Amino acid sequence: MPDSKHTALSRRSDTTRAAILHAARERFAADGYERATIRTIARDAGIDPSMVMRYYGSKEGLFAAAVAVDLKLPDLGPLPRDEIGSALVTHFLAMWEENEVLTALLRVGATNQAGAERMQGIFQEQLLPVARQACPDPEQVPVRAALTATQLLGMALTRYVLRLPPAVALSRQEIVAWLAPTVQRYLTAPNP
Amino acid sequence: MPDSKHTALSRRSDTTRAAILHAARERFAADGYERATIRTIARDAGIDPSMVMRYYGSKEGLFAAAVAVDLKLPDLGPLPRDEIGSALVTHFLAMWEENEVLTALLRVGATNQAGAERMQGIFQEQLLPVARQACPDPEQVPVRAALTATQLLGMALTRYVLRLPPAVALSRQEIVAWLAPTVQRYLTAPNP
DNA sequence: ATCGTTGGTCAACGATTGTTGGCAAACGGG
DNA sequence: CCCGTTTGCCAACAATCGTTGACCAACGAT
Repeated sequence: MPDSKHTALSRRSDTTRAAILHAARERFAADGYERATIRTIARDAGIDPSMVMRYYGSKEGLFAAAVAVDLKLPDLGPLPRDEIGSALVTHFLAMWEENEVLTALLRVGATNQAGAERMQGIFQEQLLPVARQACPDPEQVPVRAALTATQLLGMALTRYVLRLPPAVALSRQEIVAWLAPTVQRYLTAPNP
Repeated sequence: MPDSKHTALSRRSDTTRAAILHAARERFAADGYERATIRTIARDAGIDPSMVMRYYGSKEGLFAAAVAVDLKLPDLGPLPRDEIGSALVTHFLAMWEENEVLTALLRVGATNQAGAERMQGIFQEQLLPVARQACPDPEQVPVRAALTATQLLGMALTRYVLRLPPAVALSRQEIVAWLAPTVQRYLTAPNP
């Protein structure tokens, strides 16, 4: 019988599974999808490449499991209307720097079709609802959210992927001070 | 003697060289560096893979030759101070859509170290001088130029690489209307 | 007509990749 | 203690990659 008393409890392999996911996120973030090989990920995790296949089926399956992203976007309801730009930029910076998953996803999204579609999904399911709270005209929510995405992803691209020196040198507070008015305008300002 | 009378004139192979470059740009733009193989590029160009090696030495050499980018940024001198944002965004959109080189470079820059360094070079040698014309304080030129790059590259990323539907649906005029004030502020506004 | 130069094909190399199946050891409930 | 299950390693497969060298055909000046 497959399920005895500890059905949902820690099996011995959960440690390995987690190690694989951790190594996979690091490699995908550093090298992108194609150059991150199952062999190097397995070596980082200290196990055999075949284990990766057993636990995640294929390289695509591993990637899908490694970049399950939850942006944990805040509820904009209780916030003053003119602070949502600053709140969003601050939150995005924190999310991006505490966690290499987002960099991995961005790198892969730029090269891989599946990665790009996953980013489209995150945009639609996580950023759109938040934009709906901030944007008065429901008709314009997708456009406003997309404009916000251009600025936030553009900063992530230049700072964490391309690593343009002046973008890397900026402090978090400086970035918020510069980008918050932009995001604020994209979400709440009347049509230009 | 290698050079007879037609030293700088059209050799027969120049057609092939150009065909290879054209196919390479298409493939690098569509697939990124790793998935664009020399074999498929050669097939697109209608010749043998070994010719690519003969003419460009290696895959890296081919890439270097394929993405020699000149942004042809306009001289901002004769322009009214408050129109440089609009002028830059308009020019960037035109450059990006007339030519797949930029998309290729962005895709590769997101995955490949050499590609990222090439983008840093373009930023430094082509965008910085223009920002120097628009920005009053010389000390702040790199920061202002980097901020501009985040917005312009962010739009390119979401529209031409990730292809977020709302970003694709925008017309050029709408993009200029939304982004021009942002770029204008990044380049000319006082510190926030 | 001849012969070096150029433009091009073909077949193969060594390396690396994702992926698979077989087998050994450790575990754990009966 | 015993036996099925889990966890893991090893070796190998087939495919694909960048790259190379041998070989052939067409050209062009002498």
